[in-house]
Amino acid sequence: MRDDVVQIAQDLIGKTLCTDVEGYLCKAKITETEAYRGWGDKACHAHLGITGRNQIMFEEGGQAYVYLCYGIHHLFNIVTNIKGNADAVLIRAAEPIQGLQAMQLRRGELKNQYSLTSGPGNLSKAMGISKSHYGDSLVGNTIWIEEAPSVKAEKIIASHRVGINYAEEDALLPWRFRIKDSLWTSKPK
DNA sequence: TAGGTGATCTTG
DNA sequence: AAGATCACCTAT
Repeated sequence: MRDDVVQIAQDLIGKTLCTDVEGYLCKAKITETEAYRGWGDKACHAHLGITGRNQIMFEEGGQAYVYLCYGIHHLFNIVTNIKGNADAVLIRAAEPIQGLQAMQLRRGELKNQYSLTSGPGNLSKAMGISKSHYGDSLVGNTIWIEEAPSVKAEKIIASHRVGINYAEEDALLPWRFRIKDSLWTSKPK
């Protein structure tokens, strides 16, 4: 289970992501994830070895790997495997359950409500997740995952990951999962 | 479809 | 010390 990051990514769909940041409690149902495997996956930041940025992925699972992308976006990942196996799941989109006001406050005016928490950069911003949460425990009281009824396999669509053309053939791996017909996902491809 | 944005990694 | 790269977003 914990040694199969792809399975974990699929299982995380439908669960509840919770944050308690700056005095706001926010909860959202996860609608889209991507799996990254440290060993044998060129798209994973860790596949070339340990560096200052990715070292948390080599630690015991259950911690947050947050990093800044394109100078703007804080992307939130969950480290999933045992120490030494650098697997992680990127949370790409979610559906707001609680704390909607705080999310809107953090995101500002939007053209459509669905973009509030759709897309990894947007989601992190709405939930108040930033680099200061790098290495936070996900069983703590700042960021955590709550169990929820699992989503049926036939309602989950697997597709290839996006934005990782440099990964060559690994870019085609169907390691992106999202809820079928959910409006709260980033753009389909 | 292109550009903003800044940490990170690599090279010299 | 500098330059290329990048798991994205928004607007034209």
